[in-house]
Amino acid sequence: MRIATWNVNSAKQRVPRLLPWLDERRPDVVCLQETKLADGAFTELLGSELADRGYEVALHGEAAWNGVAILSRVGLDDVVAGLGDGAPGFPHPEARAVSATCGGTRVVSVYVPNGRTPDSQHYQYKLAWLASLHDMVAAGDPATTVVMGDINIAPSDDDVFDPDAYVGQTHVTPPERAALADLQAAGLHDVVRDHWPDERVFTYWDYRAGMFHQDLGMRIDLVLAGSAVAERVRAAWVDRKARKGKGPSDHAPVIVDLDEAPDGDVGPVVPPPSAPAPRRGTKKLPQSPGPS
DNA sequence: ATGGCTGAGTTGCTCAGA
Repeated sequence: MRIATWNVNSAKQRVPRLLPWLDERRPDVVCLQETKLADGAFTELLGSELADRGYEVALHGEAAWNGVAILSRVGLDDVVAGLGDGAPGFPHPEARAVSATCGGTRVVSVYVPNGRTPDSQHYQYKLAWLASLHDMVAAGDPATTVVMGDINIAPSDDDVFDPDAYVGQTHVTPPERAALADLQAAGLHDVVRDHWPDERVFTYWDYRAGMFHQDLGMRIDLVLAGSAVAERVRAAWVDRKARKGKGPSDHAPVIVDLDEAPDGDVGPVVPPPSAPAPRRGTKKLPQSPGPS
């Protein structure tokens, strides 16, 4: 089973990239973030195209901002929008999480609040939202859960192109990293880092100033898998090709391939993917000062 | 050099993203 997550930065703008990507990578489960569409508008835009490809769809969207989705062709049951009772909102509840059971795995698609600046109320909201996510995961069965999405936290200094460039900014502060550690302590594993412990791996590059071309990015889109899922991981990689070319999102997809579950409950067998092997030969580079 | 780009709604501007 192939699972993936992608912050598309507007489903409407990304249609010409999203549909060919689905056809090339053929993921069984896809978590999307920043769809920026109300549910009716999403269905009108993509419903038939996704149904033609065999996907059921779980949506939790709103106009203009945020918006998450799960696409699945291995079943889509027990859909829950949001984080449950008592979930924080600022200034009002936002469409940032949706959950569903797909092929025996509890899948959670998340778009963690940005936080803006560490001294802002948006930052406090980010921490409260992460605590609420932890509580929802812990109340379920973490071992068979996978939380995927735009976490908006770089887990360590190895996950940003230059730690000095982020001093005093969100995404790298100790409280954010502690909140992520709490979530992992519930039993979730950062499977991309576990597979590539010493590699330079980013998932986001600013649109400006040739940041992608220079590989000056951050790793903030994560696949956090419970132990029963993590032990099935056979490949875990960032699809940088989707960040290239005309009209990309500023985030690249993260793709994870899982062996069959022990009980065989994985849905239909799919043909071997056309995807290349995970990138090799991308030795960690010396920290670059960036453009002069 | 705190912007350089992109997207959306309140459009010819503002806010937000990370």
